[in-house]
Amino acid sequence: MKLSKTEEQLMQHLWKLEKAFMKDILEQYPEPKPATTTIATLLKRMTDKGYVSYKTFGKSREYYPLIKKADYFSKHVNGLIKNFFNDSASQFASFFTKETNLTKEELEDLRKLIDNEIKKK
Amino acid sequence: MKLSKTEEQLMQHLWKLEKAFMKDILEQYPEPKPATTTIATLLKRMTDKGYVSYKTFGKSREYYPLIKKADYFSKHVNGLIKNFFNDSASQFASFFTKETNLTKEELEDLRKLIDNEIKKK
DNA sequence: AATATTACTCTACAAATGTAGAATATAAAT
DNA sequence: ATTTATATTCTACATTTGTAGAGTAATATT
Repeated sequence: MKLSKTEEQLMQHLWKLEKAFMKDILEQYPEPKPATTTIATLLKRMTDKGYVSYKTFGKSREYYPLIKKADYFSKHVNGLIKNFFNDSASQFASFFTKETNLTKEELEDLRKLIDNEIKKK
Repeated sequence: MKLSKTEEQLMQHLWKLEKAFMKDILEQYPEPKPATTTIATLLKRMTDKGYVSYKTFGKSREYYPLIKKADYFSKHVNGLIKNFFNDSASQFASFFTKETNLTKEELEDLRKLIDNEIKKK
């Protein structure tokens, strides 16, 4: 089962922190911070969904993500690609290059990167 | 307000058809087709959200999208980028290039494309 | 004209989501 | 030991989503 938007946001924090207690997580949120119980609910749901686990340390828990950001993201984009571009990554790439406002520098970096990838093949 | 997953799917059909009557839309769905009323509900919601409009033709309506696929998609990806890559499109691009399995040919096409974009700047 | 078909609206309802209070447990501070 | 702060669970509730039946209107078919 997929994560909801809010849960995804929480995941971002977990990915960033790698592991975190409730208080660490709360710290990540800007004002107005959500209620502790809100986060707790989310964490519970995410745990149920199998995305998060934790180690119990005395009274409280140290939460950590069970899925790597890259993996999660990968699935995500692939869904996007499937949905919008008949499953063609290259079609997506082309679209992406045209439609996002990359600066000249960024485009050049990207080209270098692609060159490298090509060499690897 | 954003479209839900199912609504997005319906949008895909509308984008493809450009304009369509209920029956045309239903045709697009594979078996088991959803109930007509289901589609009708979705269309209504999408109309309320401002994504779809229609011309009345006697008894029924010819629906059409109010937003271009490219525009919708663009926002979509930008959200993704914002969420996962601290708003850095280039970071996203790099990730994307590495993580999706583009063939050598596709990569080369992509590079050409990027070259073109660079020239435009 | 009578009947069958189709489109649309209204209503409904279960599941998922966003949000958080109340109650409880536990640890930390005094 | 008593008070205080914090974490967790339970419960709750409004909103959104997925799905569709019942009812109604209009059109096409016989």
